[in-house]
Amino acid sequence: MPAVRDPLPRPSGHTLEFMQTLWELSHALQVASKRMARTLGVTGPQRLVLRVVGQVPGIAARDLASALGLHPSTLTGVLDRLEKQKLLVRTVDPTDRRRARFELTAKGKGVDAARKGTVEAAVKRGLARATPATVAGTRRMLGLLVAELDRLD
Amino acid sequence: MPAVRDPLPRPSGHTLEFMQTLWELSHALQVASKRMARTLGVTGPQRLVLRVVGQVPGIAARDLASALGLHPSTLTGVLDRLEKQKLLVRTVDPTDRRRARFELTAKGKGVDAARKGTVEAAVKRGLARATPATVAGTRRMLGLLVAELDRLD
DNA sequence: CCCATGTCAGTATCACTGAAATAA
DNA sequence: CTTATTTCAGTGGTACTGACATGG
Repeated sequence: MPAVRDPLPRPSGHTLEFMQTLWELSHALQVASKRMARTLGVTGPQRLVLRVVGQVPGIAARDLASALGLHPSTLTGVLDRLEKQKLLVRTVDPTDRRRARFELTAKGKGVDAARKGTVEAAVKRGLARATPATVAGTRRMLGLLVAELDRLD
Repeated sequence: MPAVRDPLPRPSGHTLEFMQTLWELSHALQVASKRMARTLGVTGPQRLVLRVVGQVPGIAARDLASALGLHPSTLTGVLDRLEKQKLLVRTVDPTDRRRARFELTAKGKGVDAARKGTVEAAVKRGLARATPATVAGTRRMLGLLVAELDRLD
């Protein structure tokens, strides 16, 4: 039997509705990230790392973590997976041998340069469908939310 | 030595900057979610489930999954953890014994009603710092992004 | 037999905490 | 000795895929 589907509830309440939009977005990002992992071979966070390393070759792990707002130990795992795939190489800074520096391989540059089927491409399409003022307003709003979330009394 | 910190790179490029804001938001949500888990005992997605069950007592797993956009097998784990904590109870629908229906316990209602230290409270503060027009514009923009992410050619 | 609901096993990524190794 | 950088072990949550049990 086609099953009597109960009507889908929309949560009521101004903030709660916004919350749901936020979790939807977060979820959509993760799902898109997984899909990209199957097609391109890297997840969203992994590709963001490649993009930053591409712009700042030789960047140290610590600075990468700061730039992305990640805990250094979280980054270790991400870098491991990228290294294992030979997308980037690690070198030791000769002037400070604690520091690990990273550069893209030719293969990594290929992924960095990819534009089709990426999360970024989808975001670009979305941004193109709004006015510059809306985009700017959204960025400010999201910045505000990040600031409040980081406080979280 | 205080370490010569390399200057922090800001990625250049319109879309890439926006991407970073998006991942920052997603990351902030996850971190806030973990923090809430320590203080309130539930993560963000878990609490969202409690909120929806609170508004629609007796909702079936399938409808819950649709409402939250989650895969049923993902929901299984979330519901397990909530049940194990005695925040909700499961009953079998007598007219269709495949269906599992859920209701809040007294303890679950307590968490549903909590307003301090929640992700929602932080979002509420953020929203209060912007104009209604900005909030509305942001919601539309995020909806657009979710739609494009779900396509992801 | 077919379809729907839901669980289960297995896998992968992320995101820590806390401790340790190494170097400055 | 203190501090900084990075890794490592261990833990837990999300999010599947694919297979399966059960019921309509």
